[in-house]
Amino acid sequence: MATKINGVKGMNDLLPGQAARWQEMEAIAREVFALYGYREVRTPVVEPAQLFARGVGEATDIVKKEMYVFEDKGEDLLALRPEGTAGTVRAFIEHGAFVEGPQKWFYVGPMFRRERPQKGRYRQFHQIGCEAFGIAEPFLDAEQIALLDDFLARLGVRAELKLNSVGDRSCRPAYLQDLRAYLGSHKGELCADCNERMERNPLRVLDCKVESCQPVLAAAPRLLERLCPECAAHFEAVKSGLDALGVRYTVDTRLVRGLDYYVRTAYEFTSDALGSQSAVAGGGRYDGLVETLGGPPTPGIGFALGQERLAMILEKAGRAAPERKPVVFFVSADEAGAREALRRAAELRRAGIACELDPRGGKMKAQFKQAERVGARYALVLGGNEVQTGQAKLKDLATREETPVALADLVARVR
RNA sequence: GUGAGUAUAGCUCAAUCGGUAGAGCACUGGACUGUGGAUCCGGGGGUUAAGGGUUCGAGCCCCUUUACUCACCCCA
Repeated sequence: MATKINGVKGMNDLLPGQAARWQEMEAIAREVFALYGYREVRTPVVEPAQLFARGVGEATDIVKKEMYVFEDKGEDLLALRPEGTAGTVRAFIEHGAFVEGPQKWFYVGPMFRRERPQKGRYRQFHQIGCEAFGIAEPFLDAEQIALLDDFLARLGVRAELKLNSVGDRSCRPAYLQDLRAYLGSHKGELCADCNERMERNPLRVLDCKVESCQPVLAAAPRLLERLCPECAAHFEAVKSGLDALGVRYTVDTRLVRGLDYYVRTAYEFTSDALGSQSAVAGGGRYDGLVETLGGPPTPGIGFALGQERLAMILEKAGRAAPERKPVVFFVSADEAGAREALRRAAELRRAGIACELDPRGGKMKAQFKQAERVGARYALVLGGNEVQTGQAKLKDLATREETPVALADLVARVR
């Protein structure tokens, strides 16, 4: 045998047994999105690298160290998309969709980040996400969060909703300055990581889990208390919208989003069924992003949900993934029976009834085992006798009972 | 990028003090030649991740490499 070639690190195969779960996930997502008026958009997996530098943020980890970037035959600098929002916004602008008023779009597909893989984090991972453009009002935020909540509920997933506001251009900069100053004056009491984060991403410091940092962090200024009147009103309205929709949440003042473009509403659904990567979905508002990427000033809000993480939760909850099983499995006793099985299987399939047979023929025992393994409901033995008389016995594989059936009536009997 | 752990059959794992590489599951054949799941008996499967070292002798001890896993950073 030639040497074996393995798949790329952090990029996983989804075998047929698992794929059923993913199909279910996506089918329910499509249904729920439709209920809320979101329509599917499909954009390329590859985009100009520039798009993410400008959209996601030059200083973010995603752009700085996690992007797959390559030269396209010495010409353009391209990137495998690390997230879905930038490309969706690019398409929104490029096709002038903004002239038609507000748009609600969703997408499903693979994203790529070159990180060290661990539980719940992979180099190719899959997201279901949505973006709503052109509506700045807070009830949209509430409705979109409710959409995600509905979706998770339909799958029987219990996840905790954490909500926060990260302010906007008029209140966040001043707050960050104050926060930096405060943290700077307590340098000695904070861990090494915090001292690093202080400059790069001071909001992250608030999230530190190190015990010795806690006293300083507890007394740190809170963004929620420093929101400008507009942001504060927006946040209150989002909360009242969620209350009206019956969506339960907890306000988490430490909740931070990693991408530069977020303003105001930020939220996350977390589950303790996951490993250390506890967020199954996260989202927020990005009112300046369309403009940053060359479009007209357009408010926007969206979320992304990690399919691998959701699958992990479903699996842990022991929720069975529905798979379509054959209704009939044809067992052939001889050559004539095998030929008849081929014909009858075609007849059933034309009628929309799933069925299988074992083209290898062979011993009936082996064929029955095969029928059992693929989960067929009935087995039907065909041989010279049945072909001649047109009569056969339909065997219910669960009860092992056989009932006579005329081959001419087969479709009607198993439909 | 940093740290820790693991690596034996397709899968899950054993192998005593360093002394002849095993079991269960799965697959397959038979008991049962036109009727599956149970039971019993049999069969194929291995460079013990790779390379080197110590030793009379290494799956086991030492070194190097690789892969995987988990965690940090960060995120879905």
